[in-house]
Amino acid sequence: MADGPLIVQSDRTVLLEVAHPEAESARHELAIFAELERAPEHIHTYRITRLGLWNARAAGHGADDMLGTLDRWSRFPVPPSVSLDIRETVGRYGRLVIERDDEGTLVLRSSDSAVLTEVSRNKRIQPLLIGHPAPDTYVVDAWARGQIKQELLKIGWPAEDHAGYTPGTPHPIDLAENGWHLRPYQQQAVETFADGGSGVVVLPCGAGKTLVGAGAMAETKTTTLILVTNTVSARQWRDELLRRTSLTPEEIGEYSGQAKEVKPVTIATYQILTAKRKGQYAHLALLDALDWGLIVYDEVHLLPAPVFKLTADLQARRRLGLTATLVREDGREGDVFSLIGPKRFDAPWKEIEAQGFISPAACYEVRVDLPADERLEYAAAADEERYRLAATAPAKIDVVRQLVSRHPGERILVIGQYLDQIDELADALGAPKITGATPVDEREELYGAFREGEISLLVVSKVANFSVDLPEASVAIQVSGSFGSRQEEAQRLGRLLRPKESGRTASFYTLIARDTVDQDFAQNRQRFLAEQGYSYTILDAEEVAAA
DNA sequence: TAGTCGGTAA
DNA sequence: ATACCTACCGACTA
Repeated sequence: MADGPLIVQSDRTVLLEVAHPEAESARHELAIFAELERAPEHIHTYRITRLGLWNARAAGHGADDMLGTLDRWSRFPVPPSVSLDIRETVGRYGRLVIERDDEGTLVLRSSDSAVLTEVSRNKRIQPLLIGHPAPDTYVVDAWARGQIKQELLKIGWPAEDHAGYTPGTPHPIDLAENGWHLRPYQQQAVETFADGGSGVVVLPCGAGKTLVGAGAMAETKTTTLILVTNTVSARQWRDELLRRTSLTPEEIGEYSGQAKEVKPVTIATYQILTAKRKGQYAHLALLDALDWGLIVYDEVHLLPAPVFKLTADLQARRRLGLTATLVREDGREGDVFSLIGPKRFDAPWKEIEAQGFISPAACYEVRVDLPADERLEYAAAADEERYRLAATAPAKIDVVRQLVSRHPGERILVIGQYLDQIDELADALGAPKITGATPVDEREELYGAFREGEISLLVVSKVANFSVDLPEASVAIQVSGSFGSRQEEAQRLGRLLRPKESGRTASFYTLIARDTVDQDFAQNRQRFLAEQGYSYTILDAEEVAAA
């Protein structure tokens, strides 16, 4: 396309012109294999990474599809080095296969003897290979199935795993038949997962990931271990499974700090797996307590590092990872790919929104000027003080008040990161607050009142990142956020995306002190949402005051 | 045996 | 680079 929205550069970055009429179509196709790196106003930068290409390949997209996307939307000819690179990288996936020979022994095979020789000589892989019975075959140590996949990925030769799964103990599980059905995209996610046997399903917050889990369980019909981030989430899983499947309370157990039940379907926290006593993992037995046929990893982007290690030993069990984003701030995306599996399904937020399953949202970045004295204090402050100063600027309080008055009759959350700031905000707005220090029963009471509409304004700390579901909220005002976590931003927006009865658009404001580090961090946080097709409208605090 | 509290890890 | 929240465990009380 002579005047297309994309510019493909030889350093594997792709520039997208946001205002171009075809930008959204191009973004949609590009996002299949490229990761958004920067998203300022006019030009968004994507990067073509190996992992992105392999995930796309595993999901069934070929090099021709991806090159077709670039050719179709690119303003200038795609640099030949990039085309070649994409072709080569995509071609690397699946050249090596892990499977079982006729006797059921775990083997690494390839028809490409050069590649096989190369990897077999690698000093981290060699110890995992314990035999070489045929020119195209190496025997892999039975315990090393996960480890060898990790090492192979690291040296750029990801193996496709066809070694199969242990069936697990059969257990009857069906979806409840009470006039309820999986949505089309959930059904599709379940089917592609079932075909692949293990891997990750990426769906936005509020799109019903739990039901994809339930669907996968109904498909495999075996004893299932579900790993979740916290106990509230464990209860939510339990309630949802009771409501949506044939499972009864007697069949579902909770294994956490509070309860140690092992039942055909067991829901455990990640933390209990990583808990140590006398230097030893104290609850490893859980992993073999039953012959699990399926392991579900909820919020797989939050999987703690030690659980990767344990998961390396669980490669014979079917694994389903659920997440709203594959992005990990610790950069262990490769381990998710190797040990849980490649991405099997993902649907952009905007698409699910278009189908009416999550509500539309408008995002605003409100830039607040610091008054002269604070500006001076900021300039003089040491680096480690600066973020806090900028993020907690008192000037933000007035802006919050104005924003609140723009949304009469709506349920509004004010979200902050510093307890002092939260105290000030609650005072200034005359609104109740919830922080980690708020006793659990008081929290329940306030959340309940918010849901019922007795309270329409609530000031919350990071507690709101976890464990609460406030579908009635249609406005969120973020006054300070942590140091650039993309997940956090996504999660906060997700709080607002549950469909409203009114069908109205949700509003997400993030307040930024102009010309400070606050602005830099915010940009990092917004990246993920921009990738999903949300754009931030930049407002000036004065415009807000005027409106 | 259940409930609460403080320390610790991540 | 932070500050904050959560979960787990062991000790204590009754």
